[in-house]
Amino acid sequence: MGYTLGLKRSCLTSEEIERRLADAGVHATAQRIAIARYVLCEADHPTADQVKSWADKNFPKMSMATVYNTLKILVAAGLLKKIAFPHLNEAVYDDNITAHYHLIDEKTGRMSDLDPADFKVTANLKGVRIKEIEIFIKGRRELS
Amino acid sequence: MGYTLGLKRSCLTSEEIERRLADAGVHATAQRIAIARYVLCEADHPTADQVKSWADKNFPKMSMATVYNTLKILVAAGLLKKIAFPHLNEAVYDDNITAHYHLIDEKTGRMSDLDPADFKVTANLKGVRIKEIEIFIKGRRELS
DNA sequence: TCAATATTTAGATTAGTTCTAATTCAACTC
DNA sequence: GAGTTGAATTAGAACTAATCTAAATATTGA
Ligand SMILES: [Mn+2]
Ligand SMILES: [Mn+2]
Ligand SMILES: [Zn+2]
Ligand SMILES: [Zn+2]
Repeated sequence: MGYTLGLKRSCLTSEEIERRLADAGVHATAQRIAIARYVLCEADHPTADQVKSWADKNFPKMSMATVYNTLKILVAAGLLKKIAFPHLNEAVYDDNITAHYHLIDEKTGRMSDLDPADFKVTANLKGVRIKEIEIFIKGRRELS
Repeated sequence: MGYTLGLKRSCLTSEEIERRLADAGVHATAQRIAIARYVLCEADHPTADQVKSWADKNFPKMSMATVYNTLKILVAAGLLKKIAFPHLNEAVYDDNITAHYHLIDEKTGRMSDLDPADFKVTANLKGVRIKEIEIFIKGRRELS
């Protein structure tokens, strides 16, 4: 320990992160606090690779296994959602755990959130028990 | 040549497949005709693996490279769509090239088509140029 | 303190896919 | 029909994302 995390903006302190982990029944280790803080506060739909790159700069000697293990634990704990989207070949992790949709920028491949309040979706499906609806929009965000 | 393809049902003859390939500007080889016939007529959202398995039973000595090459060619020619849906770890190939949505069976992981006529989707997105809307429903098909 | 348990780690492994370079095949030319 | 040329096919290597393994390390708590 004794290192400092170079967060660009802060939404939660390490203590708050610790509490959220504890509330979710996850033992808060230094690695988990660091990753949780990055994915919950700083990052936007990061890949495991991006989490690892961040860790390489901001945390001493964290292994890829720990990155994957921790992301899996955070997903299982309900603090994070794993999104595997077509046309992207790696999964991304989403701190927005409320129901929402996604825009994939055709140029950059980057994913951003779409507010479900901006959608009206009705499905008339007999014989199908719906558990979840995922909507991915491919397109571009227009520069305003 | 001289082998016979063991198709379970037939929607197109080899000659018709040949014509469709030619119309799409794709040189019709024996391998391509066989694969095209399988994915366009017999299969339902098959993976590359499933195409290969079918070929192993019905075509002499076809390589995995040819399976992938041919699927890519068919996709580029607009005869087939590649769907790389996360939560599944292999891409599937879809002969239904019209706009439609998909149901992923939670138990089996199998993908099936949903008729867009059964949906009403309106999106009120300012600053977003929509190119394509993909909808994936996770759930189950109820046994009727 | 010391054992028991949990976590992290490096590296191996797996699975899907793509790439490479050699061989085979098919289509023209002569 | 041979011979040439370019395209298609092939086996196997390479690549990438993700998971697994087993050893090392850290933490807990008796
Ligand atoms: Mn990456
Ligand atoms: Mn498979
Ligand atoms: Zn999101
Ligand atoms: Zn389909």
